[in-house]
Amino acid sequence: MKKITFDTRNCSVSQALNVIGEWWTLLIILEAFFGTRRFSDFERHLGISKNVLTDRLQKLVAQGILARVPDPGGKRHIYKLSDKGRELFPVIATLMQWGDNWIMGKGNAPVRLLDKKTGEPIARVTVQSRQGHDLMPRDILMEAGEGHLPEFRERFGVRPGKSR
Amino acid sequence: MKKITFDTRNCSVSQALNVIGEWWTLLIILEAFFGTRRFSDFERHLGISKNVLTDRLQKLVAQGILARVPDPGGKRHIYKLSDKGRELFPVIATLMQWGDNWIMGKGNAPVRLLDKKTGEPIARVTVQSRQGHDLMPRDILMEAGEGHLPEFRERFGVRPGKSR
DNA sequence: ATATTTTAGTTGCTTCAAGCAACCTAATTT
DNA sequence: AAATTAGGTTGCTTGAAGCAACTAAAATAT
Repeated sequence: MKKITFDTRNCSVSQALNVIGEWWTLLIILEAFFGTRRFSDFERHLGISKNVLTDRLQKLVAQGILARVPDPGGKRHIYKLSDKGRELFPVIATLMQWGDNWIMGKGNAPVRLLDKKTGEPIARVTVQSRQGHDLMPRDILMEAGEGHLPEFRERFGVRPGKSR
Repeated sequence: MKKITFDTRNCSVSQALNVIGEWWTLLIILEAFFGTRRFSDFERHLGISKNVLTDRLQKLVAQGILARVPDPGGKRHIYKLSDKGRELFPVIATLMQWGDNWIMGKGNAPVRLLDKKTGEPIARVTVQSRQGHDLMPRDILMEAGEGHLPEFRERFGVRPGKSR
């Protein structure tokens, strides 16, 4: 009866969610992007209980998303994003933009992301073709990839020809 | 002692996660992108228990992410993505790419997303400036937006000048 | 140098949510 | 008309989240 984990599913989204999909986890990562690095700051900014925060930080460190490193100039430790963690930025940005548009509503964004160089808001993050055209879900074909299991192949198929 | 929800936090990511951040919810949305529309198909493909599936589908319908509509040519209902739901595609795509790269590893993607028109894989989804340049987290400035609360302003500040 | 406060947790208790099985009614198929 | 499937609901059990109290070490104040 243990909570079902997604790590046995043959799907990258499941695997990703298995690691960052628990309650609080993505908010902790967001806080890390905001610059938070110390246990007590995560706690205060998020209003999360200590035991849950401890659990999530440990898991994130175990996954290599955060690194627990000695605080330079002190005997404590801080948590900082690794490359693996930093590459979650597009996930955070798309979530933020979706929340801005569909929940907060126009003109109510609490945080805006600006291009440091120009001071302008960043562009809307979109899924694009190699040629740089925006693609909607209907413009996209899902196909079983190299690492698929038979079950997936049945559902999606693989085109015989050049798929690369 | 009820599980803390994120809907009172002045943050779009929190608001988004409050709606789609529960265990199973994003996988249900992913399944919907795969084309699943019926209760029993969600159940079978995901291996989720009926009561949890019922709960999540109801919440997604209540939020306007899925619509429960009569099955054309039958007396049953199907669940289909609304515009609000379809606009979660960039979130799913970034999660999938992150999972491909950091968990499954190169060459092990179970599903690939192809441009229907050309048959080529889609581009890596990146955060870009208005001019179309890729931006890393360090290239981005976070600022309190129009809908910020005082607490946020303290943390991020608002530049006095032209921020639009 | 000592005392006080803060930090970064741990432990134990309680309640809510997830997993499971059994059941049920309406629709669909045989 | 009978059997099966779809789409749930209900009740029980276990696991995870919330809360408060406690603790050792580090940082700060005296």
